Amino acid sequence: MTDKPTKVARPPAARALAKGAASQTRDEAPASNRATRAAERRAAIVDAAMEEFIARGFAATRLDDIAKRAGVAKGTIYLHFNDKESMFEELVRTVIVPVVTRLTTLPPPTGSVRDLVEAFASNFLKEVIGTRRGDLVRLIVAEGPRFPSVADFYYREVVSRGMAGMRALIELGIARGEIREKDLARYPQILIAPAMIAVIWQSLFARHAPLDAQDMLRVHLDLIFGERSTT
Amino acid sequence: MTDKPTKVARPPAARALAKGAASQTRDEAPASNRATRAAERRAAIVDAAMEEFIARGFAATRLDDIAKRAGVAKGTIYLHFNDKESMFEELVRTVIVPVVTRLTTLPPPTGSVRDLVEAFASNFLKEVIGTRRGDLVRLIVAEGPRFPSVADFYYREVVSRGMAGMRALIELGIARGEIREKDLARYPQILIAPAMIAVIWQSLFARHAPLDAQDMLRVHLDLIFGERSTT
DNA sequence: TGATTATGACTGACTAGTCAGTCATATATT
DNA sequence: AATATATGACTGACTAGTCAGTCATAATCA
Repeated sequence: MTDKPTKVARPPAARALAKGAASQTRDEAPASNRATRAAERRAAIVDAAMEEFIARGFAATRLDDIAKRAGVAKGTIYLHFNDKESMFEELVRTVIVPVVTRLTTLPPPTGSVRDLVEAFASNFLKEVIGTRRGDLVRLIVAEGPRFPSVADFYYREVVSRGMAGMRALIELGIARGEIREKDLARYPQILIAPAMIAVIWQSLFARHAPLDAQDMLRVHLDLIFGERSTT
Repeated sequence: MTDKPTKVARPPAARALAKGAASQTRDEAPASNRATRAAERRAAIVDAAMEEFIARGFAATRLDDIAKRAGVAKGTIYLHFNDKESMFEELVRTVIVPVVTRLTTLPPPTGSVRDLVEAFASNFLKEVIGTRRGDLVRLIVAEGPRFPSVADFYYREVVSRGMAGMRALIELGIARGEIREKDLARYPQILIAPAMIAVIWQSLFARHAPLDAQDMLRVHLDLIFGERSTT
């Protein structure tokens, strides 16, 4: 009755293609062809999963859809991840870490504190606000309570570091007389709040009322540092 | 085989209680006992649904759980709501509207603008931050993209109103010389941002680092209005 | 070098379970 | 009794996770 062993007719198209295209990229690793392709697939799965999770949230995302988007069979996902939950968790780590690294690398120890903060804001604007990464932040806010491990990770790797960095900058600004409000060092959140609001705004309300995040952040800095110091 | 018609032993406790307590509130309606009880049930369902949605998000929430928590059979839910989605949407409306009404009713047209804003902040602190209502805000942020109608409603009823109110206050503050930063009127978001951050913080990071929201808001107001005006 | 065997990445049909929504039946109200 | 409400067992659609089998590639052999 259930004799439908439809094993036949496997389309070997992708296979053949890959073989031809990706043989022996000996640029960076002794990586056998296999390992390379496996890494590529993992990356494809991570990308696809991020899109789907951002669009639908954790619970409503179907692994079938992730697989389809990644151009992979569902079973393949389970070669890289234990289950849906750990996939989500690893995904967040995978995507967040490089961003943090890039943002916390403050390159110019030159100029005024305001310039430093402005450079950071500009970076944040470009790297996060209005990008897929911004959506990821919203996703963490959304799913955090149901994924304590994700919230923990995010607090440890992003929030606490960002807060420490901001606090240091604020204290420097106070020491140099650029910032008047001494208590600000106790609440670096205030410095970051408008940037976070901008992230959320772009996800939720951009349709209703576009927000010029750059200009808003400038006004906010004026508030903290006093009116423009004319470079 | 499936003869477990366990119709027996229905616990009529809640039933009896409600019947006894709320009979004939002819204050507002020709409400028969029935209408009253129906309203109570609806309210119970809304409460239960809010708890569940906040705890699990829309997709992961089971109607069976809502029914159980509300002390009602699943079918009863469908006497009040068309389906899960419209229940969620109506729920948000039902819960949000009274809060907005309460918050936008600025009672004291006396004193300085700072006093006005402070009164508002204090209200917000008590009514929203760290409460179930705050969680609801986080839920809207979380589910908004998947429920455009909810996001629209929230923008129309809460965000745009709040922004307009804040803008008016800011302009008044500028006119009276209490606020220096003129451009602030273009971005009332800046005024509200720390309060929103506090809401999210309490949901996500309170465990890691408790936040004294009240004090933070005070510092923020100092930033905008200048140091304390000593009442 | 060319042939043979071993490996393990990959597949997708399948299982077991879940849950939104329905409706025949039971209960309460008038 | 007739009507309005409420119930919860049931159904069918849907999906996370599994696993026996396939096949390109790698390793070994002749």
